[in-house]
Amino acid sequence: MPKTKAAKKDHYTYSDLKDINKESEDDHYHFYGVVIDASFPYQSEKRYVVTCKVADPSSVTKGGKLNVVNVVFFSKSFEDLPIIQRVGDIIRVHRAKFQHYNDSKQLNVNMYYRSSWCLFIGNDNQAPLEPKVENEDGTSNYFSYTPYNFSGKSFTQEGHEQKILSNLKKWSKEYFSKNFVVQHEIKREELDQAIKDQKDFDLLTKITVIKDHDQYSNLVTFNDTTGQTWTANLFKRKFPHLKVNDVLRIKSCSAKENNNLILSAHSNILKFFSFSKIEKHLKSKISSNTHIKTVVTKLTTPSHKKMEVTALKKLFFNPKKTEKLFRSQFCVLKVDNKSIEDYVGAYDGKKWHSMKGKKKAPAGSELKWNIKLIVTDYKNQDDDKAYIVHLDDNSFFKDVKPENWHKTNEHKKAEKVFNQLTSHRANYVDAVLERDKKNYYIRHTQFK
DNA sequence: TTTTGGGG
Repeated sequence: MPKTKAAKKDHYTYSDLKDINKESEDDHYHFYGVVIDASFPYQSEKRYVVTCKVADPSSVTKGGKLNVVNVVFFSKSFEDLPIIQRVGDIIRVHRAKFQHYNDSKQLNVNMYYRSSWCLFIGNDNQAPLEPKVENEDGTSNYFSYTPYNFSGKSFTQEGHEQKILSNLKKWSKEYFSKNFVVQHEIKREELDQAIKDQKDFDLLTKITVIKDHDQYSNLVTFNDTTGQTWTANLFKRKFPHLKVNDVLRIKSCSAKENNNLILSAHSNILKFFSFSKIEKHLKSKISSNTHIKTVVTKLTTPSHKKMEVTALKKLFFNPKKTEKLFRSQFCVLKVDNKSIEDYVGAYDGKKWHSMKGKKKAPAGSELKWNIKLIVTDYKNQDDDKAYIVHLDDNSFFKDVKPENWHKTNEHKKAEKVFNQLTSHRANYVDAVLERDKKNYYIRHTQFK
């Protein structure tokens, strides 16, 4: 039997979330809730904090909308806070304090005062993620009514709670199987904007690769619902439950330009139960392929198609000195030229002349692309360095020509192809590069 | 025994 302590003094009456609505001095609300979302415990200036969202049957409005309730745990130590990494698990809280915050309901759980919490699995017979206690009698239903984690040294439990738990599990199983529950529409443009603004965002992902990075971390590759691939270096101790083909919610991350995810202390990775609509949706919607980007170029000479692809790192730091041509695959982060006016220059064999405001090249010179591409390696995503690759080959683009550069409609056409070329989250370039001193120039390659 | 910090 679990080490339960009979509650002699306190008798707990658990409130429906809907009925928790009085602000008072006392921390007097007790409740059970299904976890909809949760942060990882993180440290703020004076406290350790966990934010999470919960719901119960009373959270469903007549119109069918789910009014989730925000729960915020405060404590003086990390250990007093719940680590929640599965949507659909169940949390019980004693002595929460109600207040309004930004027009929404908030329940504060002050661990350094009198509050306490217990975590239960949200689906019977499924293993808890990080149980604090052993399954002492080895029975398959051990964790059905025994919390797998709880604050403090012990927990109290009364007979009537079994019914609350089984009712809540029954409801959530049904609700999660019919509704997405978590935000399931993630817009690509919003992600791009968030990255530009260096703001946090959430992802819905599938793991395609887990590579052991070092003693402490894994390098994990994800595909997401917007058709992009991401990588992240994740601490093994913080995220011990990741497996290839898992579908997950990544809560609150940021990213570098090469789709390398940066997770903060509060960031979390959450699993779902297999009965959830969202789990089934993500399993089928997200590709399991390790490379899902589209190639936007082709090599024009058959022999080059047989060349092996060289990593950019090797090209720039340790190239084969005996060779001049290399095949490379990279994503274009951006064009380094200041403005579209600078894309074309006049080359007289020695020097470049600016074509700004001019129509004709000076005598003895030739109009050529004079473009610097900032690129990252396509295949070797753990190389997050950016490199410069030169584009001066006039045959690279089929439809855009340097000799028409003074025409405005040519700029419009160019904007279109450069948009594709620099869509590094979805597209990549397969090219032959020619080394000239320390620079690399695109050759024998055409934009599709 | 507390007034934090909350999408951080």
